[in-house]
Amino acid sequence: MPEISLRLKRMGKEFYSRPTAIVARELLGKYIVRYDKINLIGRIVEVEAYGGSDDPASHAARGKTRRNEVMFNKPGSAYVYFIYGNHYCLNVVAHGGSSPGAILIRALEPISGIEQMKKNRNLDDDLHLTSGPGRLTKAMNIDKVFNGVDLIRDKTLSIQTTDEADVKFETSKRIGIRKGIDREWRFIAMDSRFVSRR
DNA sequence: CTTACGATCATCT
DNA sequence: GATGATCGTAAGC
Repeated sequence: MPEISLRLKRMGKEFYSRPTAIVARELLGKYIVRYDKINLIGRIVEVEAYGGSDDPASHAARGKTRRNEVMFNKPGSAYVYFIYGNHYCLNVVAHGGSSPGAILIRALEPISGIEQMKKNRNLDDDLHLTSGPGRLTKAMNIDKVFNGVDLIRDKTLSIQTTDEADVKFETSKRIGIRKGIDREWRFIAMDSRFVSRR
């Protein structure tokens, strides 16, 4: 099986310590690296930004609770929550100041460890392997244990870059929410076949 | 191709 | 007690 070799290096705290929407757009084209016996790697092709008290769609809209507290903590932390009785969603905490913020990772292009990801999903289909927030966490074996993990230092979960040029992107309204539906805070890599639908 | 719905539970009201 | 940053399946067109 061919595996692409990449020169990867981790994003540091400066990357995450900026306004949430800026970090969201720059996450496109970066790589999620999940070490679980072997490296499972996916290239980020779709994200959504969620803000603080000014963003009614955000879990943080009504202040800090036990569930959303990591959104208020260090930029560069993972925020993982369980939804619809079935799925985990992976977010990256990123904000410039005291206001909370997080970025939902909605879709990846599978890059490495694809056979293991297929086993994790019990699915033999590259296109739909990691094309959705619940799908990619299952493919990468990410669950609530990762809530609060420091992506800048953790051995088993990180975000890395190859210093390639910025990815061309388009924006749209966010998916699957009922409030705050006006703002265009979904960022999609142009021409990617691996984005989620709707 | 599209739409509809049930699963299933942590969190919040 | 209701809801939800979803998904897979089934049924309809």
